[in-house]
Amino acid sequence: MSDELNPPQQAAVRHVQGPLLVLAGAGSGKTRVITEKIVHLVERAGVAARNIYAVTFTNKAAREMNTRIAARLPAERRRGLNVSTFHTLGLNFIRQEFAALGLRPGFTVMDADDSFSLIKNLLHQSDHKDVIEPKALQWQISLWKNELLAPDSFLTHADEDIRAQAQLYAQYQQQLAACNALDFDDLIGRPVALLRQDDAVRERWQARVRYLLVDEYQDTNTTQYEFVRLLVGKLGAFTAVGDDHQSIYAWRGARPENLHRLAEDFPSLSHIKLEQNYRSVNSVLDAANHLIAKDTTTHAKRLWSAIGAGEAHRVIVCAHAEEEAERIATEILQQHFRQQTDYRQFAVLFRGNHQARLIEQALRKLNIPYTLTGGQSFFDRAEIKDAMAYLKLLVNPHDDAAFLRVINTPRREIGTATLEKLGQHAQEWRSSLFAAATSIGIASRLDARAHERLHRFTDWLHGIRSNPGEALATLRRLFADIDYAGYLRTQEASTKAADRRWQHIEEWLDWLEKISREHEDGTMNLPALAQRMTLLGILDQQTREQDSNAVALLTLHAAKGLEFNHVYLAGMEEDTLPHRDCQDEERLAEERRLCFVGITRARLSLTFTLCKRRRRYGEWREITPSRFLDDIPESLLAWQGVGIAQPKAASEAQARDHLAGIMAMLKK
DNA sequence: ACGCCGCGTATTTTT
DNA sequence: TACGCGGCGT
Repeated sequence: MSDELNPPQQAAVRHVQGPLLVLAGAGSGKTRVITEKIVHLVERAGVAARNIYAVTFTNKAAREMNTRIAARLPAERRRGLNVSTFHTLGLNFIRQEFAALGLRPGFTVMDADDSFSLIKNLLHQSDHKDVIEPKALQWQISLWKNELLAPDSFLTHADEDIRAQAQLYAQYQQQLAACNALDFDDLIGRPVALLRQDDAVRERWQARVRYLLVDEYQDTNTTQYEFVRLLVGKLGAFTAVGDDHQSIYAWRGARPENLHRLAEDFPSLSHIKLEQNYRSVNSVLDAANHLIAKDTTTHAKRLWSAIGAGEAHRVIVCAHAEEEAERIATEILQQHFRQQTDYRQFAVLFRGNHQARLIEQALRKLNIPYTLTGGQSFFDRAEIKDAMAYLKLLVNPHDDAAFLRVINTPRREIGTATLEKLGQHAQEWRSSLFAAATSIGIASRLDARAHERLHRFTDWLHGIRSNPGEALATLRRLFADIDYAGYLRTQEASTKAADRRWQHIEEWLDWLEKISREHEDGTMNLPALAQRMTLLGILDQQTREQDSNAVALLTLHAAKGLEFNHVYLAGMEEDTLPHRDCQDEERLAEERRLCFVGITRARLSLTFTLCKRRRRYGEWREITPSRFLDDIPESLLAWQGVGIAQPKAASEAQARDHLAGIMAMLKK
């Protein structure tokens, strides 16, 4: 990338008077524009860093932006700068306004798992457990929250099913309140509600947010849009950066039309388009341009680059999925050795995670290192979940999810019968389980032994909580107290396995210490640490993967924002991409954009693969190539593979050469 | 408390 | 086909 900003980039950076929408094509340097603009605001426009807010969707993006700014601004000039995810901004807001929201200090942020177990319990106690799927209910509640809809608007709905779901939604909110807890969606929804109703709070925040920058604007949902609108007020000192061509999250509530809704809400809105691409050769961009031209729901943009022409993209047709996987693996191996290409420069992209399995196998067979997103993470380990639950419970004993997780870990001989009664009591009194366990009334519902055990636990928790100290030291003391290491030894057949799991706890403690140190004011207190931990959960998994020199296996969704020299787009088939469950135009258009995102990840080369036949749910099915391939001009594609343009004998000879080449490479 | 069997289902996922 | 979950049986 050149050092100089191009004219539209410069215009975007310098435009500080009034609202601005930057339509930034794939690879057009949007992160650079945002970071340069922050530098510009501080150094030229005289805005104090603490009054500048930049919002992203992922922790990774926020971190990347912080790193880039750190390289451009000295520490004292960027002190107080707010670069964070939407959710972290919401959390910080709530940490300052929690009393007005009816929360007590030390409130819990429940992650998706916690909220799921809460919903399951609620559903279990209701009489809808046979008709409503907990997963579906969680999904519906989240969609409603993303649309800023409260349960009461559905309690009188014509559809009985929806009424029932709304009822459970209301109960879920009550339960969260009883637990002094919020879920992820609340982190944005609750601030929005407060900003709407409380003039003083709104004015305070609007005075604070002197300039707001929002990344990936096409991914905002209704609630996030509203958050932005309320924070910037009438003045509208903000820059929104987005690309409607990369809108691939409508299925989970994103409203890409928010991009264009801005013009209605802010009549003085200026537009700037970034169309020069700094990533890809032109053959890649041509394919992308042709494909996206057929998306009538988005606005025209034409990518171009000064990087060179590039070559036609191969379309490899395989007999079946196993062959497709092997083909991709051997191609990568060949290129790795012949052209001295690092493995990290390759990516294999696909629509669904299940497609990864065969590709993984094929890569493993050839000893090619790879990373896979969406697998089991560090945080899915039982011991880590236990540890996190203990931390959360320490901070907020009313956190039911945490309470249930650790009440009997290690064994305290508190069984399901006791918990059932406790749950009933909590339900009746609209209280948390902890409150129920310590209430006077509970004694009559439980037999003396159970009551005694329960009390031993709550007393113990009280004891630890009332003996404050440094955060990490308190945690270590807690684990020693319950002899968690000993418990692990009872759980594992070998001491070695138990030690490894204890090792994970140590790693987790180190990680917490790191988070704590990264905090601006030195060390964090326990509540802040617990809350931050929940929001960061996934981060380290991602950063770990990036460090290794390995082929990246990614879903198309996970690939957004990344780039690779060589991209393989697997499963270019009808019913896969586009996915079979999208009849309507909206859905189909989103699949097209998904394909667009995949294509525009490639810097130098792009290879499409597909199968003629595929086994689906046990049955062999004939496959039609993806309609998206029809939308790319023939001149940009080079078809090869089974029955395509190559006589059988020739392809067999080629296959032999291929294999011989591979064997030779493997030997050296 | 644990394990097994049978049934139903089967994108994409961040915070 | 495969996997995960719920229910039931030991």
